[in-house]
Amino acid sequence: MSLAQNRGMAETTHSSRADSAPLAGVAEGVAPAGPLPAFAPLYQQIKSLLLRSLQLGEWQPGQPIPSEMELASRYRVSQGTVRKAIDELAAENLLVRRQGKGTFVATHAEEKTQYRFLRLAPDAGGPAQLQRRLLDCRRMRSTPEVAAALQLPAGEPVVEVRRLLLDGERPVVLDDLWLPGAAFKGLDAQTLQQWRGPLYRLFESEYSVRMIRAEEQLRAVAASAEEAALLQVAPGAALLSVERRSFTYGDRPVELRRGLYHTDRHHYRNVLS
Amino acid sequence: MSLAQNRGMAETTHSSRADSAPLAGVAEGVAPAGPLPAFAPLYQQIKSLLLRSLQLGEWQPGQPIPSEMELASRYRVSQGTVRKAIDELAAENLLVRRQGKGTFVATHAEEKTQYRFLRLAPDAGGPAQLQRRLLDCRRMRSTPEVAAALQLPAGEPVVEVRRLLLDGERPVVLDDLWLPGAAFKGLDAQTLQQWRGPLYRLFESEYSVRMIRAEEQLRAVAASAEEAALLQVAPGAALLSVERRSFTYGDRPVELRRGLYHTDRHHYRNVLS
DNA sequence: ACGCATTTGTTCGTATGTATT
DNA sequence: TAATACATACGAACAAATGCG
Repeated sequence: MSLAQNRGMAETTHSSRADSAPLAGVAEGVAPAGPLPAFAPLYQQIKSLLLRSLQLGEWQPGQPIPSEMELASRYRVSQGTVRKAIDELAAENLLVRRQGKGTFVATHAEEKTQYRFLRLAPDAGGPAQLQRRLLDCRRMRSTPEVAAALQLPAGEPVVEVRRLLLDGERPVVLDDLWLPGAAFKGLDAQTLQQWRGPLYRLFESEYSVRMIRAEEQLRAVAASAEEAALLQVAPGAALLSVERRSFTYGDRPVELRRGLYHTDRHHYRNVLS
Repeated sequence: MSLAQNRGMAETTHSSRADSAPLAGVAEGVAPAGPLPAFAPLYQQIKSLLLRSLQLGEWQPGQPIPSEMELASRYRVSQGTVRKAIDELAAENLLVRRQGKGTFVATHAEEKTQYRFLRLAPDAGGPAQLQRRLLDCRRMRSTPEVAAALQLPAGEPVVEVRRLLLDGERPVVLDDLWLPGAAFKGLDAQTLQQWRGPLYRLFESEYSVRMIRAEEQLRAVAASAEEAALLQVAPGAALLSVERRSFTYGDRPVELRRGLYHTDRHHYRNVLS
């Protein structure tokens, strides 16, 4: 990678064309929110800049980002370069392109992307239509396990939530989840009780925490007496345990969730490609 | 989309440039392997042509396809258009780009992509290193369920295989799988016994059946007496059932597999994004 | 060890098509 | 209808990786 492709952009103003006036990594000295990669293709540097604007909340979920042409002139690169950066962010589901309208910050507040992370599907019939029943919501000091998963100091305050998802009368999922207390000030049972819609939409709109990625570990486990009672299965029945860690920008974990799925009439759907 | 962008390519030879000589969907009349989409962006038409060449085995797994420049002149489009078509096929893991070397047909015969479809991971330690133990391999008439899953007429011959995957001494996975008998002529216990390496590599190299995609349904189930004995767990123990349908080009199902995972020291890993 | 040819990767510029407002 | 924004397609040039002589 040549020096000519590593110039300060955005922060520095100069009118040189990309292939005419070499100017070694200026960006490093002026980047306020973490160093930008010093020697990378231009479009990846642009991608990093866009990512930083997203992370800093410069553009809000559901809102349009500046047009490709405007970004191109702002960063003093060609439209095609901006386009390639946006292409990658769109492929990662951080941005959504809409022809004729613009490019928008992805949001959990839309029908199409609403239950993007829920892989549960009924064995027969259409997509899952589940009701929620809140069982518990309390603030507590994190256990070592929860603290480690959320990358918090041990004992740091967390919010613990327990809820059921039901298909009609039938309980299907028992969810336990833990959130960093600091990021979710004011979140309590009443908030959750009144909320209509996906949790991730609540997190996004009320607490400015946007989930963008998650990792799950699946296991088969035997139901404890308590779990069995809540899910209306026999004690010791086989349940699918789904342990999820959700991340926001910069790979910061913002949720630990453990779901117990009753998979007699539903299954967890996955696509390998 | 204008007519000018929908011309016969590959089969028709004419020297017109893309934006100068309109010539409505010629491809339709000469396409031997299914109609090409009549009105689509050029790069998608190119993609369809490449896909057909892959499906017909014109280029073999692991081998390079023609260079971008050569394809561009063959199809009489610009290099950038070929590039975009290849980009999408690479994103779908059908092709692999290697700078300076060329673009290659994806294969299961490489370290990196070898166990791309195996999501099992040990709770502690590095990636899974599993031994295989073949338990059974027989030819039979398909049950209605298997026939339906493989889109075969009921009673059509299939190969049934049962095997164990072990982590050292410990059995971890009990796999049952079914393959269309017609496509896997000559496949028997000895073949499998002697084979070193992933099954999908065997399918690819010996039977010209290349897996490109799979769908899985996961459930928690209780171990039967037989399954428990084979996996060395208590009868009724909770096991993770992974039912997989694998597909080759054109969404044709070519394998049904049902794995039972013992998830006490391993888990099924999934990434949501 | 060096240079050269080939191939993909990056970047620019320009023009036109299509969808939305 | 016109303006705007993304989508497609072209061409050109140079960079980077690879392999060969």
